[in-house]
Amino acid sequence: MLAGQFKDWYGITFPLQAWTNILVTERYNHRETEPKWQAFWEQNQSFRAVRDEARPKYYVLEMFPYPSGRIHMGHVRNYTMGDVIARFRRASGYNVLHPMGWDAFGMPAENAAIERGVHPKGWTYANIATMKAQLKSMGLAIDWSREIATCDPSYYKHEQAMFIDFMDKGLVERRTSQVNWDPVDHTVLANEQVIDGKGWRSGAVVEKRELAQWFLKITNYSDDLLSSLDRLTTWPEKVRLMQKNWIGRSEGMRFSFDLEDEAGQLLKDKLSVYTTRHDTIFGASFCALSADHPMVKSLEADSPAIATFRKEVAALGTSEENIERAEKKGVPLGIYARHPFRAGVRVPLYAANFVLMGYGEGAIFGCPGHDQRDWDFATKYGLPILPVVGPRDGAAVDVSQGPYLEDDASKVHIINSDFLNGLSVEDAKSEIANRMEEMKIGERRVNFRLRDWGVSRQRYWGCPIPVIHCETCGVVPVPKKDLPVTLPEDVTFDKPGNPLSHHPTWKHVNCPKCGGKAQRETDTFDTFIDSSWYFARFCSPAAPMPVDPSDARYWMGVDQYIGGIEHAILHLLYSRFFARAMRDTGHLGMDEPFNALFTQGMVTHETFKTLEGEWVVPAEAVEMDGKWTHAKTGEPLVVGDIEKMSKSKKNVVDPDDIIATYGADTARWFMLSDTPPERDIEWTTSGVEGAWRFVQRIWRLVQEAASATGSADGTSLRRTTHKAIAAVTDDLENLRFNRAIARIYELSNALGAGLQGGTDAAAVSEAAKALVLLSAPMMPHLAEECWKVLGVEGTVVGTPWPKADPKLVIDDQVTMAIQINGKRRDEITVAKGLTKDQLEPVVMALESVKRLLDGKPIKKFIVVPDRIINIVC
RNA sequence: GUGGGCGUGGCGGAAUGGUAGACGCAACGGACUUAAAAUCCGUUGGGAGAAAUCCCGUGUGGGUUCGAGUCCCACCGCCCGCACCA
Repeated sequence: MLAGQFKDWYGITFPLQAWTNILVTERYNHRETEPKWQAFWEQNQSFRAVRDEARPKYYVLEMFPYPSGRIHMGHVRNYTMGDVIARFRRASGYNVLHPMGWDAFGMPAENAAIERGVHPKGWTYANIATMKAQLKSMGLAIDWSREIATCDPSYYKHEQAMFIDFMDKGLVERRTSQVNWDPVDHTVLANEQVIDGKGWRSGAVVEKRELAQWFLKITNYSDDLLSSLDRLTTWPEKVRLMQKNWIGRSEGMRFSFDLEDEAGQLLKDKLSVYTTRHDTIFGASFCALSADHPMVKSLEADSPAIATFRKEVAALGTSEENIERAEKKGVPLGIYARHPFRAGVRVPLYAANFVLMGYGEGAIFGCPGHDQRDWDFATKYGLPILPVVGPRDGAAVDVSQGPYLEDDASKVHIINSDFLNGLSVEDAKSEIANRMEEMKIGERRVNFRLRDWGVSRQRYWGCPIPVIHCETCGVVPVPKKDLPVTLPEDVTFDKPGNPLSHHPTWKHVNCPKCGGKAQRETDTFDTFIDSSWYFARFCSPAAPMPVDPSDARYWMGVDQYIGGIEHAILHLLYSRFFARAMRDTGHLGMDEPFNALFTQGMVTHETFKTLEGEWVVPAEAVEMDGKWTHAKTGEPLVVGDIEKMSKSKKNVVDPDDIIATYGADTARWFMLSDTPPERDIEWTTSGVEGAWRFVQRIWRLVQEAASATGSADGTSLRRTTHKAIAAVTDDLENLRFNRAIARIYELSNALGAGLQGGTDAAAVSEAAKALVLLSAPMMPHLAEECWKVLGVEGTVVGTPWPKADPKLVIDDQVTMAIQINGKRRDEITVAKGLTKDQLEPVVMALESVKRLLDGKPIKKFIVVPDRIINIVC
């Protein structure tokens, strides 16, 4: 539908028409000009970033793409935004670093190998070549000399070296642990990669398995990662909150119960639990242990009931639906916990399905009076429910229908709790903590939800983990002189599992320590490691060390980072951790890599379906009199919801088609118009055509302006021009692209009117130049071409950002609204800066005011200088 | 459940507590044209009126204020994150 629509008259020169002496100009031909200027910028290395201590730097970075094959509209939006910032900052005098690279390791390459028999490396580099050409056709102001691909040994060599440094620093651990196993991708997933109990990529239900894994000790930095969020004031509040919740700090106590058997005999073992509500200890009516708790496991052999229960819990899995539906269930263990403060009182132990082994101690005490979960459990098993928190006003507490939950701590106090009675929750916690610490049965403890980062993956297309397993020496890091450990290329993908471990020779090596027979680690890194430090590598992409300190000192941190909200936790948290780990191993001199973060919205599109429910691509949907039909088959189509562009719903528009038909400038302009950048944008044909018409309009206006000879007063146009300069500058500084564009439309409207009205040629020329310069960050090719038409020396990329003349930005006259009792009744245009005393006689003399006041006395005369007058009567 | 965000014309959206609807899209009318496209000019929140002008209007109901789309409270609706975290 899109292609071909303009084909017939594309580039046609319209003849001069006899009825007018206005020059009818050629249409702007992006097919000629866009490649021309792209070549010009490349030849002149216009965007090459060179360190220059004398100039202020500005590092703008968009999240680098995965080379999946072709770019999509989400990339176009993301990279357009970054490019506008880069070009704007560059024109404003900053030394700009705007690099691009490829997040090139990952499973799609292996899947392609399995499905189509191509080699992951060949597939990846072919995709990079395609996508690089596509990005270049967008006219991005990128320093391509800094391009990096994470699958290149010259990149991952340094990743391996840093991993060894992390090992030396105690930031790496190898331990057997229960892992999330993706049965489709045959690999381990990090907690962060498990979404609703399913693999984030395969969508398969995740299983639990015990495996020896490499871990990065991100939890060493839990406190710092959390508290430093407060410093990231230019990050979206939402992202900071998500990270805060993810790290999940809670202040509580760990303490242990003495245990006894049915008969009251003291047992050797104790039960350690974690709680944040130790003030409710007198309301405890049971203890619940995770099905995976060591104590439960040890009882399994002797108790069929416990064994069955453990199987049930394992079968339930971790998916959201199951958890929601699952009843609170448990099995008594036949063991009892002695209450630490009530001699002779004991509560039963249960294995329970709602207690997580991975958090706290994997065991809790249940206080059903004040916790929904505990209440459900106690009700099911007939356990006592004793309220121990009640309203301060002494009102009765009814816990027969549900727990008593009051958020407002000032309204409640402790009841039924011996020495705690009457205390506030806070004081009761502190009292219990002191007593338990005295008794040496527990201590105050801060707990985090954040787990260490499991980074082992049983995949081929990733960075090899640089260690060797030796029977005599154990785990031996690969000596740095032997790095990089490169991937073998002769691998096969005909059986499930890791091709590296199937490879006949690769893993067999001699131990670097003892020289004996040893085996390479065949796991590779989680690809999130690759993307956790690339921003630093861009500062010195060819350095012999991971990061050249002097380059990093100059360029880091990233002044503006832009990407999707989907990376709010994983990528951004890992990067923050990596910066800290790199700091502690001497690779980087800072801990927060991204000074400012911006998360852009998605690109959406209408969906189309046939009556049979088959998705149809928008390019094949044709509208006729409000009805949609299939372009080829003619069958009627149903218009569905507006949704994120996705291959599965076929509501995608190919950037190549758009750039070929309308040009990159049009696509860029559309992406920034109308919709605020953080919101989802709907791609529409009419919107693109509107952007395309504006390209043509600028082109025409500039042609006309170039030959303008008018002499009528140009003050008004000059004011509009300088106001536009001031406003667009402010909007671009604050990433309000849609507002900047509205201002540019206003300027073009004023210029059009000025040309019609024969406005002074100098003012017209000034307006036209401003129009070109202000729109240049968004439409760089058109701007260069217009610059030539205006006959100005040099190029737009070589021209500094225009400066607004303050005298022309501020009006000497203002129109003030006149309100009576808060309702707008009239307006008055007066000199700027008049005071209340100067305004009052003038306003009171107005006919409209006299009539509306109708002789009523005035109570107040309010003046907001240069804005509004409100008469209260 | 819990945390957060948002509700403004036919649509996308503007609006430091100070003239609601900038700017764009769409629609309609006109000019130009043999015709169409393109372009240009105009109209476009609702209602009353010939007009001047007036009334109503930012999800609903209250409140603070000289003045509320904006601040506060309650409710309704939509969207997003987290999800048995002790």
